[in-house]
Amino acid sequence: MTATEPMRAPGARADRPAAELAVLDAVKTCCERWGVDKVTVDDIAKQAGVSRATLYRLFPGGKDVVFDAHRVYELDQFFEVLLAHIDGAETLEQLLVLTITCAMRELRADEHLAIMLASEPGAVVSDLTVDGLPRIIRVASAYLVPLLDPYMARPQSRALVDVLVRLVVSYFLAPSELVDLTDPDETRTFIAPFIPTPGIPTPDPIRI
Amino acid sequence: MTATEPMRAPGARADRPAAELAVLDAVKTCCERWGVDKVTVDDIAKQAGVSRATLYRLFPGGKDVVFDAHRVYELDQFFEVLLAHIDGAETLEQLLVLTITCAMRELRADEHLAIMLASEPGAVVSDLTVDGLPRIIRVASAYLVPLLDPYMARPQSRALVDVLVRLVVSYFLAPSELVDLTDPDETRTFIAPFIPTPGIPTPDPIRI
DNA sequence: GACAGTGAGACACATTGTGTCTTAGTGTCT
DNA sequence: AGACACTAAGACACAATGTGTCTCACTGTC
Repeated sequence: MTATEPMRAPGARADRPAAELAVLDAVKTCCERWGVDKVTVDDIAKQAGVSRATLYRLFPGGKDVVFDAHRVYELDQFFEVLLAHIDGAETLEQLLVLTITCAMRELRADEHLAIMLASEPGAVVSDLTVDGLPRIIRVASAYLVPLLDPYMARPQSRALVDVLVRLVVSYFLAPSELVDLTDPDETRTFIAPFIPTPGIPTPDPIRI
Repeated sequence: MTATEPMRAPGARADRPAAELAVLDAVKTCCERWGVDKVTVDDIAKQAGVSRATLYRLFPGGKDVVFDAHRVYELDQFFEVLLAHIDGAETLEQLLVLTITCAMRELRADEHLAIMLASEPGAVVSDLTVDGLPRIIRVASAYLVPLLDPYMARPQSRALVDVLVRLVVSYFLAPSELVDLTDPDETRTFIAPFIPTPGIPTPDPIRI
């Protein structure tokens, strides 16, 4: 599957068989109820109201594939909500602040991720760092980079999104007392160094 | 530390090895986190900070024995709280109303039981009806019957406690719109038929 | 009737959980 | 010091559960 259009924009629930959506939603429900480690394929199938055979037909490869698909699905939904919330933005700064604060709030509000993080170290934390982070960055870029087109060239916007996504994930996983990326004002201050100033030639935003 | 009074009714946490208490509490924690069906002996041992070997030494017989012990333990704690709350009762009616409303509220407030009921039919519901109910009645009688001594003879009090316990459990498992045994006034009205009136010879309270 | 999609369940295999052991390591008491 | 009770760790055989792949019978649609 995975329609090989590298840049098929939004629409997580669009044109997808109902059974597939049921399974994907069932994954979330089951994980919330039992925690990731305890969920079985049977649990998911039962919760989705689908036979195990059907589940394996929809997601050939089994558990791993289902969980992977689920993560992608969650990411898509996440960005759908995000895009809806940053509609009125008119400046680069405004766009970034809205994006970051909204993303941060969405993450904090999502019990799913919180529970996943709570269940067992090794399971999800590693998914969000070793395996998951590259995917998050990829998906986030696909969604967000085009939004920056009015403000800068592609190479710059790619680099900017890359840094900011990493920072948001980091501040979500390990909140700091120094910055609260839920707060628009703090966020504005925080991202100032990353915003290219008209006069000055754009500095490299990545600096460690 | 080991004051061995053999037949002391109440006191769930009294004179019991710390490791045993840790295990019993761990059962609750694990069940709340994963649901009864998903909990393993390893989970409990790990949560209790105890090796599996020790757990089997403390509770020979394994999982079933641990869960059984846990239920007794929970019941004991339950009645400890109950007794503390009905201290000032001076009439039979007052005593019964306080007992029932407090028990009902305790049950409703206990997430543990709620989660157990929620997890899978067959696991806990049957424990509360087929296996569990007789035990609950037995324990409840041991605690409550003596409190009725000032008001009636043992055969009567046994019968009264038996009916009322069954009713409380029933109204907890299947709440009715007609009676709310959380409310003192409704409860007073509800139990009126069961309270022996001085003039009239006590009618048999059990009538189906 | 051919057809695609489905649920039920049999199946071999892998993984995990269970209950019993043995071992070696604690600290305590005398 | 040595006897003692207690424990964590883990090996072990076995049971139970979960996984992934099948087949088969059933449904509705064209």
